[in-house]
Amino acid sequence: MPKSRTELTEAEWAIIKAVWEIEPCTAPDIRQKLRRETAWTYSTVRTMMDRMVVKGLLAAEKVRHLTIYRSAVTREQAQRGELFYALKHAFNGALTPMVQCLLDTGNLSADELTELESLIKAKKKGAKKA
Amino acid sequence: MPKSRTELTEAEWAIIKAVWEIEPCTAPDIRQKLRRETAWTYSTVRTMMDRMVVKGLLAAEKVRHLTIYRSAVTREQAQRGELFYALKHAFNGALTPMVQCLLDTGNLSADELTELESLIKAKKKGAKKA
DNA sequence: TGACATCCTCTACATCTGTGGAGATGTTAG
DNA sequence: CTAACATCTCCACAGATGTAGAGGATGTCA
Repeated sequence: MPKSRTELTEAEWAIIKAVWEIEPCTAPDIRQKLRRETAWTYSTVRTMMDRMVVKGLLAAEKVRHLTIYRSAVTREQAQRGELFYALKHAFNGALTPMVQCLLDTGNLSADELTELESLIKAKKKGAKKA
Repeated sequence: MPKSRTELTEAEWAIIKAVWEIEPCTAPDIRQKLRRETAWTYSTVRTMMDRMVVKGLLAAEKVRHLTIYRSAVTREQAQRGELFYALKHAFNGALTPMVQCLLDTGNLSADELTELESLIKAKKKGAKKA
């Protein structure tokens, strides 16, 4: 069901990742959480979060005078969105070349490669049944 | 060596793909090439391409009064850039989960899965030697 | 109840992105 | 040379994104 036509900017990624970790939360909470990475002011964080609510990335709820935020998309949905964007535009939708690029690029250890093999094997089995 | 800190917008992807196919080329050439997909006017195409020159995505050269464009990044560089963006932000740099997401998401045929397996095997061999 | 600390609302502004009109200029067929 | 055409240059504008200040509302602790 996840409809997820979701592509996030760098700033949005930073925020939604923080939200996933500590939700439900307020804007000041997020600001605090990101203190090490960014020097955003309250206003900045707040503006971003409100815009993300409009986009459907976050959900906001008012409790007394506090605004409580929650994520409105799962990490998986967001990941898929980002991946699809790259897949569609950079690789014209072709998965194999994309994986190939990953393999060529990343410095994968033998262990990781083995892990990937298992993933594929598992997938093959699953595909047969389903 | 390709330094490629390259992320392209949808429109930029459309243009650079056309350029890769027919370069060297002019803005009207690209406009023509994209006629089916977009209804961009000359001005639109031209503005985009000039901005892409500033960004280092394209190179422009003036021949008499004609402006000839060429790509300034390879398809591979651009692909890597896009992939890295997703990898870094959506997957915190972890390759394995990213591939897993691809597998879970895409409707891969058994053939494709087998192909991926070969890729990984090849990579393993290469890694050992290199 | 007053002094602070918090958090909120509203507004602003620069930059980037998508889109393109107006009008000048070079090019070429008669 | 001149009309017709292809291209170019310059400028504009709306919407998205990144960033934040000013000043008001609310809670808190002596």
